[in-house]
Amino acid sequence: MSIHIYNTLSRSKQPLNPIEPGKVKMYVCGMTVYDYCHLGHARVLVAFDVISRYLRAKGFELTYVRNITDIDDKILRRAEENNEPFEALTSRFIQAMHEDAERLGIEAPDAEPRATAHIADIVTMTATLIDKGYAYHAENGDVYYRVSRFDGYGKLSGKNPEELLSGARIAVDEAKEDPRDFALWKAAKAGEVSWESPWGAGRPGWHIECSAMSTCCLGDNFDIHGGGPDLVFPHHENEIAQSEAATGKAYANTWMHAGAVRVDNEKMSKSLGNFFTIREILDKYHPEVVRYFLISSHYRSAINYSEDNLQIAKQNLERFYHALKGLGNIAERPYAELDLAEPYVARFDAAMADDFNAPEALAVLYEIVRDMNNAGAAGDTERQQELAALLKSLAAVLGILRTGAEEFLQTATEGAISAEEIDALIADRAQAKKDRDFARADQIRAELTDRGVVLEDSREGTTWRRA
RNA sequence: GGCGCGGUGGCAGAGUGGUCAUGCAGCGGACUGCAACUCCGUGUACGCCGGUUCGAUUCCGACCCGCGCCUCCA
Repeated sequence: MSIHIYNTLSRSKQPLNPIEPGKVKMYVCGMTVYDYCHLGHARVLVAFDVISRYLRAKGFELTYVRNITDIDDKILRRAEENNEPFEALTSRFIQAMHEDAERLGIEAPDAEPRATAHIADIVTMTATLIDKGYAYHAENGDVYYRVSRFDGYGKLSGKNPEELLSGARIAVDEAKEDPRDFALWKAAKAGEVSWESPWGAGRPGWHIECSAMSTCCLGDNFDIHGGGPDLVFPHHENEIAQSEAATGKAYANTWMHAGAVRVDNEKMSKSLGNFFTIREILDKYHPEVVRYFLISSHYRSAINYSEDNLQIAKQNLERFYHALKGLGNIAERPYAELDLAEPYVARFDAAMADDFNAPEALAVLYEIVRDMNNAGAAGDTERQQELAALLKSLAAVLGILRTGAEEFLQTATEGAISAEEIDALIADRAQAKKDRDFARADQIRAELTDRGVVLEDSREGTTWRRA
């Protein structure tokens, strides 16, 4: 089953045909580091983490590059507000991002280039664009991209260059030849952070750093370029204009964009101020619950953030962990060793090969769970273990079920009753039950219920979990 | 205004031209001291109106509604 991917450029699903057979080169726009990651960032991180895990599981030699934009007007403004060097600000938020990503179980990309480490590449590309007539050094000292020179402008976002011209909202900047033109290089004012260039001291514009870094890390033409939904225009459109004009070659073959995260049916965004940071959500929910929430919808569709939906994600995930509880360490198998003729594997794989349809893949996992529970109930431990191994092996592609079942079910949130206290109360209750003092037993259970602990009795004794 | 996406059962969320999504919740039953967990059973779901078709939630067209991009944003 070949992998099909929805390409924003063609607005259709296309088979993945890597430029170099067996190898996939993927660039994803990462963060501009002037604040903590919010759920929208998490969505992109998780979506491309699942995509990269699946591509690797299928045997592709993947090179995954996710950049960090660490120089930008917003960064400078925030640093000034905080009265600190911009490097102090960016290094702090880079560290925070790495912590958030790690907690969400995001595998590190193969390269994580930073804009400030690629100033020379940016200057070189800008110079090339000027040489080729695609850019000009304006009177105010800035260098602008000449949009009218690039024929394919608008092909990614489906915009008509003429209409873009007439509908331009920005007041015409006197220095620009055309209101659609955008800055490649911004001249520094006195006292501003700057780097030397043929056009004087300055800093890169917003879009050029991704063209420079992607080309530098992956070559002029590579397989996949991804990012968040609001990057299609202008950021990605401008990247294409810059890169294709500079190299004379096709840039990324496939463009992938994640869907928006919404709150109350409105897009979660910095400008609307309705965003939730990853860390504040992680204070209330286990990281895997957040991850599950993000993969339980297709990566391209919009999702709505709400406490209810996170709660549902938690309950759904618990079904998996309940099934795995008490089975001990389950030996996972590498994806490549799984039997594609096995119906569960075949359906899971078909779902993932069809534009990474994780919700469909999850449905298969639930069917394995029922099968597994039935085997357990029938006393067929061997079958139960076998299915548990299959479940964990497939779940690994989605990056879930990475925690021990007991640990997941018993992880405490702040201020909760301790495991020791719970165990003591369970022992009291066991004695009460032995004495057939069910009133006392029920009273203890009610107390634990009040404190967020659910008891589960079985022949082997009583286990518990956090509600 | 231009371009684009979407409206599926109580909720979440896949998918398909004609017998099953899946999970949660609900209901009935088994199990249990009672529960929880688990299992079995259980739902006239596909925005509206036309068209194509033997048959459409699925294809086509119109309409209504919601959302996104067009400006910094993942």
